[in-house]
Amino acid sequence: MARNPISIRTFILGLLTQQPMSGYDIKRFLKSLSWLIGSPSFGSLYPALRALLEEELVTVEVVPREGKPPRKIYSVTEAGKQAFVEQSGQSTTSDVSLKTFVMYLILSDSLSRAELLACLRQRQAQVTAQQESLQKGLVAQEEEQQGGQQMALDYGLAIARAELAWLDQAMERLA
Amino acid sequence: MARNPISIRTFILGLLTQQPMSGYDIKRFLKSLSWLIGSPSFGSLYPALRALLEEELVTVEVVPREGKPPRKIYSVTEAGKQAFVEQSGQSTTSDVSLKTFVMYLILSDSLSRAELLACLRQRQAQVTAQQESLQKGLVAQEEEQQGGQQMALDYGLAIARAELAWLDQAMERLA
DNA sequence: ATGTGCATGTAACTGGTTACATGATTCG
DNA sequence: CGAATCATGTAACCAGTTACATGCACAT
Repeated sequence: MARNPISIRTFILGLLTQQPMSGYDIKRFLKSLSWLIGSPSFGSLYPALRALLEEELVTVEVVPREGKPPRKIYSVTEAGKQAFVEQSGQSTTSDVSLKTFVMYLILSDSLSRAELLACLRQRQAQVTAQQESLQKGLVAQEEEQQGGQQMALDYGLAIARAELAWLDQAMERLA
Repeated sequence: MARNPISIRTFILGLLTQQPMSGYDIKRFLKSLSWLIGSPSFGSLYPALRALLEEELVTVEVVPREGKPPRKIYSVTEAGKQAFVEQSGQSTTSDVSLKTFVMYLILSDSLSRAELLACLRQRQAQVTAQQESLQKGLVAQEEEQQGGQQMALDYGLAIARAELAWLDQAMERLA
């Protein structure tokens, strides 16, 4: 089980577990998902990498390139792998935002199958529950014909439906 | 135009523009959307309300209830309404996360129709663009048969499709 | 020439979280 | 009888943003 807000440190650690990358690589990858979860700034990215390095959870390979600042490719150490398992394995919160959920999905390769499944099931439960209350909210507002937040609720429902459909499929594939 | 990350202060101001509420009310409402955007803590909610009060952008009506701590219902002042328009009207970023987008949707009643439309169009452009790069990403990974982040990309595509469909509909209704 | 992308980093700040404190009421 | 919900608030802390600094390569 594993669904707490993920700190950028743990997130990076997980990403590097999947494949060695430079800070810039990480940024580029995350930017391609920014419309979903936003992407962290260099001001948090680089210091996080440095911290991981100091704790010896990752190593760098400095690839010099004539003139230009050298590329620094980070890889996870054994200790790093362990640390990630520990950090991602401690679950407390049952209420998770879409952003956090997506972050876990991105790290899914570094998660055990059981953990991933638990994560999906939990999300399913949460979205199902709130979909219902959303539906009630919409009906209530129609009666008041006050239109307030109608758009947001409607959007929420559309996304909820899509997510539940995807979850069903994903869990089937996994089983 | 209006799509920057919204601070909790501005967000609350916008919510109160739609209808007077107490701090707890705000929290409850936001909690019902927490699976989408997460909900702020009391530790940020109450101080924000207090700040708005001090700047006279809102007023309180204290409703005492025997014994219990009194309910405090906040309403926006004229100055508050103006301030909200100003703050939500300054656009700089073109790259917005789903969370920010939903926050604008929640405030859609307090936005001008033109602003709302611009917001939807911008989101459409952004999601369309990144959907394409997502598709490329998926194909590329299948070739490598490395499965890395496959889940996240697949999820992203599903959500993107749903969102675009919703956006089409929403814009039609608006026109 | 001017700007955008590549590539790395630091320092100052601040927005928001965590944890605490308080207390009545209702539900199981 | 304990737990959860209602309802408000404060203080300490820190994770992350903003803004800055540097510099080459490539396209318009």
